[in-house]
Amino acid sequence: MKYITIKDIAKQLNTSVSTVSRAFNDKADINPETKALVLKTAKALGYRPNPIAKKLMQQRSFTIGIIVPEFINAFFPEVIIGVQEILFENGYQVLIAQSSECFETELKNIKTLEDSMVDGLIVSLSSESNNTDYYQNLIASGFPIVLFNRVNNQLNCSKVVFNDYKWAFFATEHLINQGCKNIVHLKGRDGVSLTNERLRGFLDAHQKYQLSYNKNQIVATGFTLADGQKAAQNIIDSGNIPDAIFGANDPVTIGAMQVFKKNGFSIPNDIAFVGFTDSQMATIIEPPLTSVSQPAREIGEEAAKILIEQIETKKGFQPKSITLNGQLNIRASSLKITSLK
Amino acid sequence: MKYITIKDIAKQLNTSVSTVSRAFNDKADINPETKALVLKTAKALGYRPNPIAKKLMQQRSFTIGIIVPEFINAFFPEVIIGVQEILFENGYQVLIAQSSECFETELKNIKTLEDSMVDGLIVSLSSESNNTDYYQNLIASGFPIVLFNRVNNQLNCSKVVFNDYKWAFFATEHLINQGCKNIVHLKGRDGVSLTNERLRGFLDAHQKYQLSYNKNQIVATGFTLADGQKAAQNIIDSGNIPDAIFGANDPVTIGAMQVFKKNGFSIPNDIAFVGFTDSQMATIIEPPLTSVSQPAREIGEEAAKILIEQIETKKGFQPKSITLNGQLNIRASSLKITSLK
DNA sequence: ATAATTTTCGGTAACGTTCTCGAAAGATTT
DNA sequence: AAATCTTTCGAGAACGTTACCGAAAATTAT
Repeated sequence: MKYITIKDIAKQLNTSVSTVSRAFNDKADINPETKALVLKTAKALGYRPNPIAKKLMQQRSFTIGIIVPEFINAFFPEVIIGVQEILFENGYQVLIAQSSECFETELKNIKTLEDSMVDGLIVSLSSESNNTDYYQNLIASGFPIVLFNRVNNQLNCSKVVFNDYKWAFFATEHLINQGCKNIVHLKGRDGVSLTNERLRGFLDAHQKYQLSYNKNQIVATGFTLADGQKAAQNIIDSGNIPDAIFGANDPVTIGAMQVFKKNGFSIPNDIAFVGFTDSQMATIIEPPLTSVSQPAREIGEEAAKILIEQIETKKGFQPKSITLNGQLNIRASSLKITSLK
Repeated sequence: MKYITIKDIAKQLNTSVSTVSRAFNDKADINPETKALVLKTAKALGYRPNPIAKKLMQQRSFTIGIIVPEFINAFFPEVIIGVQEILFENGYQVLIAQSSECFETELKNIKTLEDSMVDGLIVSLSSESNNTDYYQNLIASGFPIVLFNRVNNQLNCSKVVFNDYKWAFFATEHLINQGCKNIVHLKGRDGVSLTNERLRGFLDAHQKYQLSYNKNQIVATGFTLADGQKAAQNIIDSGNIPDAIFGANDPVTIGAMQVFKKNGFSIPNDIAFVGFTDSQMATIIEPPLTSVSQPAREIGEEAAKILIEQIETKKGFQPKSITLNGQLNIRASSLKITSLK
């Protein structure tokens, strides 16, 4: 399988490779007529530019890497779709790696992607990423990085995040408005900023309504169904049953719901539930789960746009931070007030 | 940011680039001592081979493309994980594209991937892929392609599929054993082989138990929750209520379940359900859905292995077909017999 | 000791682009 | 008419690697 090269086109037209190259790259110093001629015969010959040669010459891979903790739940795949959409349009390729919530794997992924000479990275930190040294060095060296969703505020790079504080506040406020007075927050792992932000929203909502709370209402868990189940069992065993649970994400919340249901609690009457990062599962569980939905695709798009901007800005790029908003999808799991009918 | 090249190493050691290159490529014609020396100083200098130059020289991109219909549901992401695992180990990169069940997008993806000079493709056909001309040409030209999951048997290339026939048979048999006599099959779109295979299993199970059936028991749908909901509504409207439903996949089956539940039917007593391609959703819906689980990761791994083999076999590669098996996860949605307790 | 082989290596040409430089031709100014 | 500027183009280097060929050195065979 022999490929057509610009050399072949040049030979065919009795011109030089320089001219042919110029025709494809919108250079000013070429006669419009010759340019048209070149493009025409290139098409006739079935020419396809060799991206690898271009990459070698321009010392850029036109490839970026994206690292996510997992992509089994729908959120990260949707972000990736957003990222790819923007980057494809701009002639970039995307390499996807998953850290499986493991910091070592994350680091290995970064090195692999560096070996592939990616022009930049889009990363959502694993829940274990406490050591930021490697990132610090990368960023200090000017390497383009955009963090999203799970960021670390000590890192001086661009960030695209969801307004976790605000929507955790709204979610909690919603439960308070339903008459809940003893709400437990199943918070995610420490070390990622969203955990703190959502907790802060949860606490501030209490403050606003002058609702007291104690430390038993804040339970550290992980991000999986099993984590939620375990946490719920602990709560039930403790005998101190809350009237609502606000989970760090949907899997955790749904896991908790399952355990409470199995133990004979009625939802939402005995105990109400609100999740985070709306999912298809939320609409399927019985009763359907109230949850904060995030604009996953948009998060990906914004991250991609910023990354391209940084890559294509030679010097003096200033990190940008974008905060996006979502909505609270209220469903039966949190609706105690059925008066309006 | 200046990269170290083999030239720098050669200069440092007063040797030639050829020798340095030999050291990295396990060539026979190099003295083990000089090889060790080269590797040592390379490490000391922080040398990283430039993969792009290698690609240009070897006229191979060490990149493969994978095209999936979607990756919101967990199945395809898991396949992709399997694919990546094998390919990374072997020094390949993976570009991921999704067709969104649209044939035109699929074709566009292929062309984009061809422009990226991928060394091969792993594809699960979109449900609209009826025209196989483009694939025929690619395969005829010797381009390495492995189809999986949704294949087309007219194409003479390697295939990795699930034993849809066998497990559809088992799933149906399970329902028959539960005493169901009027089972409706919500089949997927025509044109992809798995639809025919699953239907065949469904029918043969009837045959084995000499259970008659009519054409109303075979309902054409799509692969989404909404498709299942619509199909269920149609069935209810028709007034002819079956005692079981066997769906083409979990979303369709769950969609149907929701509608039947809403209309007051008791599951599994009034009507039993069995899905396909086990999902997290299946364990969350009430009652939990019996479903056939597929070894998604293994499917990806096998597809990747075959693709590498084809890429690295110069001539005379013969297409391979692999059929994998799974298991029937029996849950409450299909358990009418509660005698054993 | 000479010839034949093996081992080890250096020089250089590729791979397909883009980039830099300078030159020829044409157009414009003085 | 000479001088200057603009437009257009070609030659060749460069990007970093591997492939190929031949030569020197070391080893073995005659």
